[in-house]
Amino acid sequence: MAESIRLESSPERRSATQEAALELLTAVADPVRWAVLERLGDGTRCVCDLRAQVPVAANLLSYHLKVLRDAGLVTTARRGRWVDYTLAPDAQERLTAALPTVGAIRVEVAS
Amino acid sequence: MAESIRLESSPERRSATQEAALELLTAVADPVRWAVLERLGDGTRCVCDLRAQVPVAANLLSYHLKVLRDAGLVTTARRGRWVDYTLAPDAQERLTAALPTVGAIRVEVAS
DNA sequence: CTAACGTTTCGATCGTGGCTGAATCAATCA
DNA sequence: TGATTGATTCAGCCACGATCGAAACGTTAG
Repeated sequence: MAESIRLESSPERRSATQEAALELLTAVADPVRWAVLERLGDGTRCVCDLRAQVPVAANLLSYHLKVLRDAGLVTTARRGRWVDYTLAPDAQERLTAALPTVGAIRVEVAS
Repeated sequence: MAESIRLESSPERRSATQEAALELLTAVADPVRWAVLERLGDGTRCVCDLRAQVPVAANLLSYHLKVLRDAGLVTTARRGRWVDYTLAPDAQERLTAALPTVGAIRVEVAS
């Protein structure tokens, strides 16, 4: 059992962040989800479109899309029979922020 | 057993990157390893020092350190009985580059 | 030399996340 | 209406990675 050895020996301010950061990183650290995000970087795509690029079963893709939804990295909108997936506007920002602060200050500049 | 449905239907130039990116991201997407990297962001630490911050068994910590080594995120140096771990100089750069290109161009500026 | 310490490696177990097949839902078309 | 398509949900299986106990290794201290 030992259900909560979650390495939070002392509740420092950063530990609160850790859990959320790991949800984001685990969401990205999967070949299917990584490919989906990469694809959505080009703009909104319906599931059928994503399926063409990411060759997995429909239900499996749906499973991975749910993980991305739960992580708040994508949003959905139904359009007729289809469901469009769009990258969350703050996806890039939240992902880079989820990386362990591993060195110098980061400055993000969007073109 | 369908051992290689690794979603590389067509060998595009990006697929080559994907594998390396996922190794980095899976390395970071773990509570122990995330905490270790965070700690190493402050500078070189010996294993015993890391153990104090990340409360896991010594052999388990060693296992996770090996994952980070294999990913090229950290380097080691023996100092007497102890082994010092140091963040790879390009760790930050490689990690941010491993994220799916999810939007605008990123410009990194180290302070 | 032996002993103790810090760290790594080995072998085996266990739990969780990814995968599958079938059922279900939501929307359009005949 | 029933049929078809796109997408999701459900239940169960299975492989892989995280974890554990014990042993082995390298180094320093007695």
